Amino acid sequence: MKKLNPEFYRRDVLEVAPDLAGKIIVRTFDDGTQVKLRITETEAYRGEEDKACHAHKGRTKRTDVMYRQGGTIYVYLIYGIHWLLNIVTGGENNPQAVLIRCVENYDGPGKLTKALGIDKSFNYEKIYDSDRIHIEQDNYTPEIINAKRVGIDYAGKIWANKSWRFIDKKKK
DNA sequence: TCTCCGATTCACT
DNA sequence: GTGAATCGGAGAA
Repeated sequence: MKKLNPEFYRRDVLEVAPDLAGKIIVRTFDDGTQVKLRITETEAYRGEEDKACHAHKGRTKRTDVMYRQGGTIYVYLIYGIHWLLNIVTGGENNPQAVLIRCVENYDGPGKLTKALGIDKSFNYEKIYDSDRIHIEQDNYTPEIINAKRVGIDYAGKIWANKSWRFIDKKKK
């Protein structure tokens, strides 16, 4: 097991997203217990030109975190109910993020954040420099398949049809 | 200030 | 298959 370097996250989101599939999220709770879950599905959101990306309208209070250095955690509330976990990629002033869509045993982005106890207090946390959460890799090699992104029909055909969703076929 | 709406999930029909 | 739950951000006024 080894922790991923900050440099891992500073590449283009379309490289980081498929690379994150098959990696392991390690959540350390306050009482010291750890929960480890392998990532089985990710999605890429890339820059201001991507209409499905929250940053497509420019830098705002909400999207500021996506303009930060890769490896920063972006958590936000959707439908007033669920927290979604994202990891910022690329360098500064380059708004990209990977959505962690599924992990093993938890099929859905809202479910995995509930399982890991993630809420907005994780926003701006560094995934490579946090006591509460980090990502490890072992010798596992996933079998990645591509698919269209989900739940973003509002972004229009061009962006909704981008195959920027990465699934580990072995775990499905 | 006020209104609209979403990177979802779950309970019903 | 359909619709409700529920809240913070963004844009309009």
